[in-house]
Amino acid sequence: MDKKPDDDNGKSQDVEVRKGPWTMEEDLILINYIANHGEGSWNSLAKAAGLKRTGKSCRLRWLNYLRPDVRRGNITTEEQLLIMELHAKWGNRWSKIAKHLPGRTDNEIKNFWRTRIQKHIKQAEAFSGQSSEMSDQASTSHMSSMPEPMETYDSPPSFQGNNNMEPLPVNLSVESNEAYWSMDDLWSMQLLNGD
DNA sequence: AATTCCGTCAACCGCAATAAT
DNA sequence: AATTATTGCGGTTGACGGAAT
Repeated sequence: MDKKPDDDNGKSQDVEVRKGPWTMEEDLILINYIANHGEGSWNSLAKAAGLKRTGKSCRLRWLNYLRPDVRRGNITTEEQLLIMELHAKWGNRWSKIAKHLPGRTDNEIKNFWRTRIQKHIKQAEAFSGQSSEMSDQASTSHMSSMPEPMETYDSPPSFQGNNNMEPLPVNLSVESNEAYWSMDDLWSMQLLNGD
């Protein structure tokens, strides 16, 4: 435990490790290498491919971006609903949640949650008065399977300024019938049964 | 028109879990 | 069985672009 695996900054030989955004060249190298040799064994892969990156970085780049089945683009309303449901169920188990959204990565879902959803939850909290101690919850709060009703939000967040969400209303095939939900409906429905 | 503010996303970091030796 | 290496996860940061001032 006193040896950090990918910490060869400076010490081991002279393998300068690149960090930061990936270039197109690097992407191509990685794609090409994996096409020929498959993925896995990331540390040796990085070396063998001639990339001056850590295995970790390669893995992340591949999984989150280069993999052919990664699906980019807007998260659909259906996906959004699913994310909210699953997050309510499991909390910040991003990779677990991602397994239920084909083509979406944990990173993407996490980002989506933090930038789009959590914000609204906070708004809703603030909105419903309660100046209690809500610091940064909604994340690491519930882990155990305790029936923890993460607070009862009683008013849906006002949702006006929300650009770059899908045009609404949207035709959703949620449970069964009940096909049409507005965004407000979705939010409040989710916020209300916060477990 | 220039500058600041804000939201989004890709990528990094540290830690934990798991696998290999 | 113990130690070390690798992989996976979740939180956080920093760059960038567009909106607001």
